[in-house]
Amino acid sequence: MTDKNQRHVTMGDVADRVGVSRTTVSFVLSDRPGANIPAETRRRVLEAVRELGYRPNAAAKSLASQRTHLIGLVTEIATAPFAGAIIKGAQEQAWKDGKLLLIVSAERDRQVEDAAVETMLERRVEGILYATTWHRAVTPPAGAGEVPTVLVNCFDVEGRYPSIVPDEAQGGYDATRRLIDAGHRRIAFIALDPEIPATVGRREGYERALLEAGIEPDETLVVPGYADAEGGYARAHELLALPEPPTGIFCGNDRMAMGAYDAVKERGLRIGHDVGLVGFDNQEIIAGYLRPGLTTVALPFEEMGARAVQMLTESPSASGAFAPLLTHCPLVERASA
Amino acid sequence: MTDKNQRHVTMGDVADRVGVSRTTVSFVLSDRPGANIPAETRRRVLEAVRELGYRPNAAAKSLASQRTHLIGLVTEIATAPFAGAIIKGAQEQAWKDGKLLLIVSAERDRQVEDAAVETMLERRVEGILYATTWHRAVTPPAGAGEVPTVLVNCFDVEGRYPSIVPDEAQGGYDATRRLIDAGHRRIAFIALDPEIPATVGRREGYERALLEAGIEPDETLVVPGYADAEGGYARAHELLALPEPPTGIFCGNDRMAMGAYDAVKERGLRIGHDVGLVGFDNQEIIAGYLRPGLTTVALPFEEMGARAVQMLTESPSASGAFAPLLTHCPLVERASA
DNA sequence: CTGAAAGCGCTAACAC
DNA sequence: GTGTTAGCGCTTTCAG
Repeated sequence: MTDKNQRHVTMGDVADRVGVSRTTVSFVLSDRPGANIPAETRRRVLEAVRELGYRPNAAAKSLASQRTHLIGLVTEIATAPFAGAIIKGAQEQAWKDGKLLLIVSAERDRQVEDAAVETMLERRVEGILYATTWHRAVTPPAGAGEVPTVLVNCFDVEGRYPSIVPDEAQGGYDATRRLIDAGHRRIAFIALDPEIPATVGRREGYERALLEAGIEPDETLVVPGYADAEGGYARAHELLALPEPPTGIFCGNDRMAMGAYDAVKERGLRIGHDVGLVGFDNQEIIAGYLRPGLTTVALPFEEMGARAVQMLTESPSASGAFAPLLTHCPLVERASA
Repeated sequence: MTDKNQRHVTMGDVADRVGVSRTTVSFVLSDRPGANIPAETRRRVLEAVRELGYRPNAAAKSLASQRTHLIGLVTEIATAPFAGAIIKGAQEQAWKDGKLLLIVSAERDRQVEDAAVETMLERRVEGILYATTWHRAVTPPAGAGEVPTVLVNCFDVEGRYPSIVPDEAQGGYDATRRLIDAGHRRIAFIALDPEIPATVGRREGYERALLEAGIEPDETLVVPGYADAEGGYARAHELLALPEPPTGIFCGNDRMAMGAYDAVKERGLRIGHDVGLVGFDNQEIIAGYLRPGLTTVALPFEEMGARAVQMLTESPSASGAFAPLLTHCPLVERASA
């Protein structure tokens, strides 16, 4: 329809059309404070803009103003049922702030990550978000740090970068607390890999909740499992076969809980009645569709993504090292506990 | 560490350092064909670049060269277990082509979509991808079309834009075929909303497979269900209660299949033996963790994302209207059929 | 083989 | 109030 490959309309064209200078056009378009443009001139400029279909050129603007309003996001999208949520949160916050997100997925490939950051720096991004799919320690790509950088769902062991992560301990506490409130006293914890922050934190919360309720933690009720349905199934069966079996089970994640459901059902027990089950992650597709619905703890991906964008422009840096900012993990109550 | 807020090193700085002109620097950095730069000069330039930590300014480059190597992606990320895959496919292909993806999620909000496209055009993107979470007809945002645009997982009713969608019919055919090959003759289809392209296509494939195998389609075996686990559960129960129940069930999606599992199990039948089950979507988290594993058809999101990026630079446009490009939906065999 | 010079489209002092 | 002017950092013809 319209001129596709014809040269773009420039600010000068608009100025000519109205019979004013480019400065004037620039001023009305950027609503420059302290530029008293008569209403009539302003109107005519805007009109010309519309008629001519003028569209500012961001590159020219960036070059002249030295501002790009671009934020780079480096992440591992592949393995991610979750990454989408981080992107969404970050994107929406950025959009609100009038910024745009430049995204590149570097699947844990240091080469690609470095190249990605390099490219972003050439693009003069005003900040970089480095996000991971699961909570862990990382060493951010070279080049990050030349602009404000925030780590999302991960942290730098040396604390050189601000970072935002889920409050695993609080989540573990709330999950366990839920079981306690439902009347359970023997509560098991089917853990993930004992090394990772998620496990450490969740277990810490689990034990604190127990202690607070006057329940002595029982080592035999804390078992590590392979982080999927099979793992949850196997561990749950073992736990339920114990001489003094638990009546409440806190599963390291929803996938394990999914397996635990099968185990509980196979033993003829009713979930939510005979045995209470709580998961972690709130993977809608599991938690929401399991029958009965799985009570679980949600990972605040969207919120972390959004907050991270805000952090980019906040407090440039505290003096020493950065402690990860903990984000609340809300308990999502359904019917399993 | 390094100069953070100091002015950036420019090409001129590099030129001065080496004692050549900016042109020369530009030529060696862009490997300009037909610019016979002596190896020694070239080496010295590269060295100076490294020493000075020179980083080209993309905005300046874009302004001068009138190329941005930017591709815009407008999508609805929220509702998406899938969107991530499209982004990933598109991102990786773009990266390979030396392009960057500008992403904005517009949750089916026309206002936001239009604004997003507008912003992208200001950014002078060289192409726009408009992707949806589920296969459907759309009317692309205003402004798209001013640059090459490709619709992903959706299509324009009027065929004004090239688009790429899943080959639903082929998927439905393969799914049904799988059941037939497993020896089933009475095969039911629990459909999604009968209006949507997914249902229409999958059903078409289902019937074609039946016919080809000499099986007369039986209307009573085709039932619409609410597209979630509850829906699948309910419909499966009804089907299995029929005087002449099906032994094979093709479920409109994996969530429904998930519900069907429960129904089949409750009737004391064994999945994969007494009754064959096939889903659609290949949602890893369901299909892979259900026990036994669910045989299903995968939606080629990554491939569509990647192909779409390629399409952007291909055949500018055929003459008349565009027919959606069908993408193969691979059957993923597990144990349920 | 390399340099001078003219833009690319816009911003922002500084004048008028 | 509005115009002049000098860049922003790079590409690219055109000379030499």
